Order: sequence, then structure tokens, then C-alpha cells
Amino acid sequence: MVTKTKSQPKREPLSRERVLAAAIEVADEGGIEALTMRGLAEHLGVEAMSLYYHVANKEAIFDGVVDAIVAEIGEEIGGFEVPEKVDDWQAEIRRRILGARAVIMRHKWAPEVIESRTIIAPTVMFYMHGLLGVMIEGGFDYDLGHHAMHALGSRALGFSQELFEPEPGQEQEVEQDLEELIEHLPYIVGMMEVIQHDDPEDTVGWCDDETEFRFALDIILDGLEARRQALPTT
Amino acid sequence: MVTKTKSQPKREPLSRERVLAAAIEVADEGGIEALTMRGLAEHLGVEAMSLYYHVANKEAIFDGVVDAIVAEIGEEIGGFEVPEKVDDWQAEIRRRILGARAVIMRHKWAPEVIESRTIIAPTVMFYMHGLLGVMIEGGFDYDLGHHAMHALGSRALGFSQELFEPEPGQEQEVEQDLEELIEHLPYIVGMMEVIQHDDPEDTVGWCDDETEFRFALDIILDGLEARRQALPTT
DNA sequence: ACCTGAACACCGTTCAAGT
DNA sequence: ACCTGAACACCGTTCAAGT
Repeated sequence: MVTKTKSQPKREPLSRERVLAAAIEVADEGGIEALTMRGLAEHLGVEAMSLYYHVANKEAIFDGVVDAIVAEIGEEIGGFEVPEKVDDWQAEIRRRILGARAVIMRHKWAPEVIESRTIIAPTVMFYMHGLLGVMIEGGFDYDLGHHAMHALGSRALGFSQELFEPEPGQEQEVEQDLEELIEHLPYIVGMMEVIQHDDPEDTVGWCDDETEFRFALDIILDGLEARRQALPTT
Repeated sequence: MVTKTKSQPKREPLSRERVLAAAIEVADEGGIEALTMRGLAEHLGVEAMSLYYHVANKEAIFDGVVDAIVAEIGEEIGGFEVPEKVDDWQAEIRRRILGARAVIMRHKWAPEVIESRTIIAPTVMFYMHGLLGVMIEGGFDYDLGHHAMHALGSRALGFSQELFEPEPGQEQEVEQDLEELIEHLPYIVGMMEVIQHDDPEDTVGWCDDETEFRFALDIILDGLEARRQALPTT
């Protein structure tokens, strides 16, 4: 073994992979707004300008991060390959989407980054292609498959926009002027009472995200199945 | 009439309302990234710092803009009042949501701003309250109503995240390396061929957003109706 | 080949000062 | 009461220069 040991190398050189991995670390720790070129460089023990040798710009970092997240989804669900025979398309689609969701839950900032891409990432395309393939082999025609992709939307990747949900870390402050709201929002108040009654533990974060996600997902999958069964058999 | 006409006033004074109206104008014209404090001030013929006399900061502008958009939705659908008797909850919900969508279509940057709010705007709360009220009066119990609000998510306000859709102005460039994609993405390619066959006019923007939005909305409404009918009658 | 210092053009925002 | 100039702390990025 010929190794040059002349003075221990202080750090291994940068690379696109290390930059992207660090970017995910920084976002995991401090959220997406913590991911700045200068902050990322500091996290790597390097100057901000050094990053530009390995990535074109910040957008390229976002692109690479999305690729990495989708790759993690691929590991989670065992690849995007479409099986030759699909007996239960609903089960297979649900398995993939809930797997994607598990990954997204580890990187809660990811939806915002994914949505911010103007051109669809090739890896995302491969993921969606897998979903579409499962549906086609499961009895969809292409037209219904197309509708299905749109109906799922971002839910295909395991997330959905919740208008009632605050950002992680910033809990909703419902208490504040609840007094005056009660008379103007009787239905909301009534709903909250029922929900809190069902689950008295939950005080502030009064919704079970996982349950709600599955509820909506099942509605969509059921609706698609009904329309699949209505297809003319050729 | 005693009016002081000593030298024509060059411009009417600023106000919170004028700032917010101008903010919407700027975003309508140049997108949300064009909405900067300096740019907004220039649009108003004023210095950037003057804005801070009327709004606390940029976040407050975003908050106000969301309020204004929801107010516009209110005008579009004739208010958020819940009728005492709801015969066809699906029709009423669909009417409100498609009205909201019409407004969002005029302000395509609005979804991003709405999603960026960490605390739910009071006006948004009123809008959602109206939807919930229609459902309750239409035969939902509070638990199903709660599920429904989550299942609709941002679709309640007339938009949904389309992973395949590029930002307005930046068309998807599918042509680029389509050659190599064909062999890896047979299902996507097959789907595109069928879709283009159905609608040969559409070359690049190959999806009818309105149709897809209604398709997904109907699936959700149908699913909710099925679950409503399954409720125990009390 | 890989990293850096200095500089640029842009942000949002504060604060004391103008009228 | 309403607006402004100067300044600050932060961005992403370019470019010539270092090793």
C-alpha cells in the first residue's frame, strides 16, 4: 500500500454529492430558509464561493436535492419498476405513495422545494411513470391514467397542501381571539369540540395528519376504481 | 364648499389599501418574485421606506394580499353565508370552489402566497367555515365534515399542486431529450400519444387544467357523498 | 484541479431626520 | 401625520487571483 501520509489531510475535498448531502442536512436541521449558500458553505467548513465549483448555482442545488429525495423514496419502496402482472393496483399504488410519504415526513421542507421546480425533475418523472405503469397494468386505459395522475397531484409524492396546518415549529394560535370567533364561526367551533372530544389528548395540533392523508387518498383511489370498472371492456 | 386648492396635490396620500392594491397589481404583472418592497414603492411613485408607515413589513403585505384575494372570492360567489336549508350540498360546494378557482386563475401567483402563510388568515377561516357549514346543513356530521376539509385541502380554494405543470410562462420542455426517455418511460410516452390524439391542437400545454381540476373535485365530492350516505341516521 | 477575497447588485429593514 | 436618506445586515453571484 502506497499512501502519502505527508501531513494528515484536513478534510476530504468537496464534491457535488457532499454539497447536496450537506444541503439536506442543513434543511433538515434548520428548515429551507436556513439553506443559504453562505450557511451551507459554513456547514462544510469552506467559503461560499467554493460551492460554485461543484454546482452551477442555488437552483442546481435544489434540483439535486429533489433528485436525492426521490432516490430515497426509491430505496424506501424498492424501486419504481412496474411489475408485469398487477392484481391489486390500489394496494400497490397505496404502498408506493405511503412509502413516499414516509420519506417526506423525514424532510418536511421537501414539498416546498419540489413544488418550486419549474421543470419536472427526471427522477420525479420516473416515479410518476411507475405509478402510471401500475395503473395501466392494473386495468386503466391511458385516458383514465392521465386523469389519475392529475387527481393525485402532489399527493402522489406523499404530501398535500393543508390550509389549516401551520408550518412545523410554528403552532397555530387558535386561542388568541377565539372568544369573538365563536359567534361568527359556529360550525368550526362545533367541529373542534367534536374532534377534541374524540381525541382529548391532542390540544393544539388537533388533527392526525396520517389519518387525514389516508382518508383523502382512499377517496381518490376508490373514485378511480369506480371509473375503471366503468371502462368499456375491450 | 370650502376646498383648499392651493397648488394641485401631486398624488393622493398612501394608505394600507393602496399599498395592497398595488401589490396585487405588481404580482399580476410580474409574478410574485417581482413583488419587492423597492419595486412596489416604485410602482407607487414613492420611496421604499414609505411603505413601512402603512404596513409593518413584507409579511404583513402578504397577509393583506391573501385577505384581498379571499374578499374577491367572496364577491365572486356572493358571500360565505350558509343557507338555512341545503338540498344539494355537492352543487353548492362545487359552485363555491369553482368560483374560488375563477378568482385564483386571475391571480396565478396567489396559491404560493396563500400556502406561505403560517397562521391561517381570518378571511380564509371564514371561507372554510362556509364550506363546512354547507356540508353540515347538507347532512354531514362534524367528523365527516372535518375529514372533508382535509380531503379538499387547497382544492377548497380553487387550486391544487400539479407536479407535471410548469410555472406560467415557463413551458415544459419535453422535446429536449425525449429520444432517450422513450425507452425508459413507455407508459408516459403511451399516455402522451393518446392524449395528443384526443386533442391534436394542444402541442405543449397538453392538459386541460379546468377538466382535470373538475375531475379530481368530482371524485372527492362523490367519495364524500358515499360516506355521508353511510352515516347512521339519527 | 480546486478553493478563495474582494466586489457587485440586489434584498428587507431600522432609525434618525426632514416637511 | 406622512415621507425620506443613509446605513445595516443579509442575500446570490462574478471574476480575477491564489495554491
